[in-house]
Amino acid sequence: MPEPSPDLLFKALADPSRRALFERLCQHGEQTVGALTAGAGISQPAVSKHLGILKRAGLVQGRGAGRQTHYSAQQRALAPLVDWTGRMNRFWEARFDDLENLLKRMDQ
Amino acid sequence: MPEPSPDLLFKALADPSRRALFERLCQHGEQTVGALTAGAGISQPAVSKHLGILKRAGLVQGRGAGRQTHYSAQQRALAPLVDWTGRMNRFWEARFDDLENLLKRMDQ
DNA sequence: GACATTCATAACCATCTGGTTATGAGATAG
DNA sequence: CTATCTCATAACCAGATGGTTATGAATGTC
Repeated sequence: MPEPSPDLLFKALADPSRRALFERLCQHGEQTVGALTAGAGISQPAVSKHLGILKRAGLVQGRGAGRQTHYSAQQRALAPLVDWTGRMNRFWEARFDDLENLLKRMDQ
Repeated sequence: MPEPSPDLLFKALADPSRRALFERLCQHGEQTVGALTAGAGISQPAVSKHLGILKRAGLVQGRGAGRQTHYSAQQRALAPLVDWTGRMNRFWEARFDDLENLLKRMDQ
């Protein structure tokens, strides 16, 4: 399974219902579709569709057990997001350093 | 200026064109709308609309100067995103600790 | 075997979204 | 003053998105 594109990640997390599902799985661990539907405020098919999207983004994993499917969070999948924010900050710091150097040079 | 909701943040970053604009501003600092449009592959009005959305999410700031507007990144706005990922990971670690504790207790 | 439960998929629909072109307001140049 | 340049906004459109109900496949229960 190749690392899913960051675009899928951002898109998956852009929807509040999906974030709520993911948060819940992060907090309370493995849950069946039924359990997730109970607290979601949307229909079971909607939940299934959201779980499908989270899965394609690598954020979630499904384990079939009898007639129910247990889903769990895969927080490793958040790594690209952390990398990205880190990269943005490093860009900024780099520019800040440049400014600092410039000022130092101007000081002389 | 109240901290914009995390939902606006996620939504703003969900679009590749907007991420590209933000990344560019992070890397190369302040840019005019014209300069941004040049490398964006979309029309100027599209760029303006995206900048508007980034602005409402707090990710970007516009400085009017004559007939052009200079935009710059506000990477502080990424803080809620970092917080969120951190929170998800802490949830996970907490559950991991619980499991560890359980195993320890079972050992006795 | 007959029935019930759990989930995924299909079909559908209203709304949102990301793009376009057209236009206009404000600033600068001649 | 007129013409030009830069950007924002309006109006519009095709396609994506998030929800719904209906259905069916697989599993478990009696």
